[in-house]
Amino acid sequence: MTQPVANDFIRDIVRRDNELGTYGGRVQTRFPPEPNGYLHIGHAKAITVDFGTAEEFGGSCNLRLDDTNPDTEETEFVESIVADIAWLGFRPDRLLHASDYFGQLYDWAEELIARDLAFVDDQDIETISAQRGGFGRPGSDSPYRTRTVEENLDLFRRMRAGEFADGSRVLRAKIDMNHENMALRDPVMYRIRHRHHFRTGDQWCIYPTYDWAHGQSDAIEGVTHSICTLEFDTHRPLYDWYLAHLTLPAEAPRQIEFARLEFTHTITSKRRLAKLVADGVVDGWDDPRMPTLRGLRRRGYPPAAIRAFCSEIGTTRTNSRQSIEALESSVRRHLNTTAQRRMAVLRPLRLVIDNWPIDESGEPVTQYFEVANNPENPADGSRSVAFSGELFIEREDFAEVPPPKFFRLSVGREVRLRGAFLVTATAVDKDAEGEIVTVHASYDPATRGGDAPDGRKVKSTMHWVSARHAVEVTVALYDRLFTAPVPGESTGEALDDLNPQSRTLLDGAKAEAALAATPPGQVVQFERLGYFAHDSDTPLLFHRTVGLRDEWAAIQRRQG
RNA sequence: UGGGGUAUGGGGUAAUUGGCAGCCCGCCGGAUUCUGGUUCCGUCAGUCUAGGUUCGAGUCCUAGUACCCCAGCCA
Repeated sequence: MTQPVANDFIRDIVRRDNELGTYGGRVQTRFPPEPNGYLHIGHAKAITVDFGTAEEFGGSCNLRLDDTNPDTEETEFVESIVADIAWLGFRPDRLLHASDYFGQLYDWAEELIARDLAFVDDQDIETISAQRGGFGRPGSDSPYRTRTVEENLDLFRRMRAGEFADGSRVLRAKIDMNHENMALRDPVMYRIRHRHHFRTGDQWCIYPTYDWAHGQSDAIEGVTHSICTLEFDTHRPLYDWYLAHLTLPAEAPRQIEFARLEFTHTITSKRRLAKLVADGVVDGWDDPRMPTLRGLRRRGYPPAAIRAFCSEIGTTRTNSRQSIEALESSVRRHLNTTAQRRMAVLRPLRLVIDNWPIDESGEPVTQYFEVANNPENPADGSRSVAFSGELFIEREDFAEVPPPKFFRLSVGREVRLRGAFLVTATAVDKDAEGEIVTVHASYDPATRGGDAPDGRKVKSTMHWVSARHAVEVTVALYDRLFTAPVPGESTGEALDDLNPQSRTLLDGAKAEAALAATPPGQVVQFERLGYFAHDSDTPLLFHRTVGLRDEWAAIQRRQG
């Protein structure tokens, strides 16, 4: 499918840099997640932009784990991040860590101290915070701001040596406590944390802050375009300030900010996602209801659909929230061309074909029909499906009193059983409560394969399974994505209804085998039911969000 | 409250030097269809507000308005 070229102001910036020869035509980007959680759909956008920009200009993109805070980071997250990026379809040029640069960062800090551009502050966190002032209110200088270079150097070395307790001192840049940009009011560069780091172990007890580490890490890696999200916009002057006051190995990188990707009904806050996991609301970070990349994988979202979506929406500096339906639309589009089709009945209703032939032992005859696996792609071949005189159809595919615009089965009406015969309902059996338990029908033997020789048309083609050959499967029924809609609010607290397990009858052992052979995470579309992702834990996953929901909505609208 | 950022149909996003406001999602209508799916055709609907410059303004000028970000030793 052809996609229009979405807006990309980043592309324009890079192109201009190349024309001006700013970086000698070199394009180096990086994707810098903190390894403190799993990647989610919001990260997919950043990944697409970081890797995509490099790719477009023949450059490369590093994966850099931003591991400057030992309190929150773990190896487990590094591994998941690496795997998820690979799943999305990108391969990093190099796998790097900010912690690789702790030594260089330390040396640079001493350089800044030596130039009297940084000082050790002995005050506690509350005092420093109070001195910072506020919006429109100036800050005030720390009393330790005027220490001599020698004293600062000595103190900083002793901070590193582990002589001081956590929180007792910090290293701060000496910039301007009256600066209108709060980020420049003597920002903290190092804090003391006697903590084990998952990579550097106990080698360090002082850790650089994000601001002190990020631009310099970019510079060390030779990054040319450091693409990040909008909230770092006010940090850019600080990013530039640090780089301007250090002896760099190469040209200083340029920070570019763009709007992060958010969706309606979708939680992307790590804190809240972690709470869902911790509270047992979901089974884990890879629960199919989670907006994590792993969750989406288990739902059967094709990575290509996610990538396509991210480039379709373009990159801008406008904060916006995408409707989740737009993502689903992209997923549906990709799935339609790739997903194999099967027949399944969710809520079975017995259909008896009264004029179906009986064999010599008195049993109904079994016939087999070849049904295309995917009409959109003949290369997917066909499968043989058993048909007999007793079938299950979908309960909602029969109406005793058909409402207007109801095209499916009712007494006296003829429909097509997909791939098999045209049948006409003749009567119904009811139980004591008046519930329909069986629909009687007659078939037209001349319509074998589903087409009438006389050319007559039917309004509907329905799916079915042979009662004798059906395989019962348990399906996990999940409603809509992730959260309940909360108008006017970015994310809802509650998850939507988690439906009880439901029985589904598949069209025979062959279908089940085909499903079993389908790799987990891949998707099979069930006739008129929506999409199921094959998942190794839950037997099947029902994608009501993809396909069926729209169908139900349409039916309800027409009937109502 | 000071600073920074952003405003184009219902949701997103385009528009060389000022020159027919285009595209995607959605909605609605129609055609095709062995999935009420897909595909195809069509309809609806937009430049935050108020002035100004100009033959001509989404674009330039002036004054407003709304929303987002920043006061972690998080990133």
